[in-house]
Amino acid sequence: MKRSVVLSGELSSGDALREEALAERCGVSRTPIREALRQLEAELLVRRTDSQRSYVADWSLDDVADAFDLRAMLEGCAAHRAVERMTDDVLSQLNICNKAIFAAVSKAQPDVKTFLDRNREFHALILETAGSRRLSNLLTALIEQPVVWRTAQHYSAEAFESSHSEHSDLLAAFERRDGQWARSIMEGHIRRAFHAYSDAHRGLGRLEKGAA
Amino acid sequence: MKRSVVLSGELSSGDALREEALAERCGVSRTPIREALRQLEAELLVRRTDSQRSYVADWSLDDVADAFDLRAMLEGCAAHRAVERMTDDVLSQLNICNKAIFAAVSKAQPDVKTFLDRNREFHALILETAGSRRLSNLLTALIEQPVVWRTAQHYSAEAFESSHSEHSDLLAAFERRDGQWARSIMEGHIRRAFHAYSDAHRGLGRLEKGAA
DNA sequence: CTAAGCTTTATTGTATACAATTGGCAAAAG
DNA sequence: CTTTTGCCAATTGTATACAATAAAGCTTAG
Repeated sequence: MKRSVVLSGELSSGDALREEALAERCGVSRTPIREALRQLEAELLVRRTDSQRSYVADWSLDDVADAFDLRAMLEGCAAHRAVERMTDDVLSQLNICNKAIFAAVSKAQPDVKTFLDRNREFHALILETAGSRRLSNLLTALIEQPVVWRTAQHYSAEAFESSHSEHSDLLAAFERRDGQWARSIMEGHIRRAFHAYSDAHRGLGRLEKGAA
Repeated sequence: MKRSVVLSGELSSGDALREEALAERCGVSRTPIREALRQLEAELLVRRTDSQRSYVADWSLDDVADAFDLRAMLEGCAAHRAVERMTDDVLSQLNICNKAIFAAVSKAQPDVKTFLDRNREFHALILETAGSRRLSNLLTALIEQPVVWRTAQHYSAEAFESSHSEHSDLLAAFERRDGQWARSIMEGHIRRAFHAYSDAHRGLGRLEKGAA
């Protein structure tokens, strides 16, 4: 996708994003670049000054904490809502997902890519089951942040284990049709992910360019 | 603003939005129209098919309820956060706003426009004080919905009074630095607004074109 | 030497032309 | 009569040229 080209590590925080330069680098014209910039701006990955100039947004740790805060609240809400609409079919799909996650992370060398894909699928299923287009819209903007997904690269074995275990708890909450329980677990789940991130980046001060 | 031209009542739900036709109608070229469409799509006022064709989104009552649900949660969150960052200066600004609101709605013929402007300002102040760019981003997408603001056109005298009274409660919560109280009042405040809307549109089945 | 104002240059906003893709219709085969 | 396939029209995606605007640098007056 063209979106990721711009910000997938090649530029540092604060760099100016000139449409023409980006167009040349990507081998396309300014028109699609402009659309991509607007999208990235909506996701707060790009900051625009009052005079419409674009820069790479610098995400402080506070910003990341902020994003995880909102994600926790919204995904908690999604989990709560999903309980009322949960079907056996979705439940079994979630089960399959979680088993695949377990298989991927209990190897000697964890399969991070599979973990990420399946984890994504797991959360997407819940979000879809929540049945709110608006909620989906708001959340995807928060979830698509590369910074969120790079986090898993630094997960410890215990962190992977915790993630799988929390997913299992979530399944139990869904089976018991306990919306508040589901919400609590999901909020905790996201918050744990934040602290895993926070621990990994402690002391770096600012975000480094990822290897992605 | 160009945004509102497209959807301010002249088109009905389900109508196709062809870029060329809109461009002609607005007297501009397709380029700015495309940008506006993307924005409206992000706000779910425009629906796009898999093949990139745009249509006026049809908002069922469930959709509106959904929007208010999320707004209640997010504005509640904003109120909660605002408590910790509230200053005497902001507090007095909120007070001024609320007095202006009271003055506008206690006339024999309520001044709806002033009410809307000041109400907007009141909520914007709280959102700003909450100090989360992300939260602001998410909420503005929900607040800018025309359907939300048309609601006040149908407010009864009691509804106006309730709104003012709830704002006063909110100020009390801010003065007492009680985050949970602020959240509760704000959530109730938004939910009341939804029911005012719901009552006014009971039985219509679908949204009618506004006079705006 | 500083600062204000003008000129120049760089960057974004808009219009238009063209390419690519999609939907619809018609004709022909089953 | 239904279904499929191919062509044509309609619509969106992209490129490029031009207009508007903001930043930067230079000149000149204080």
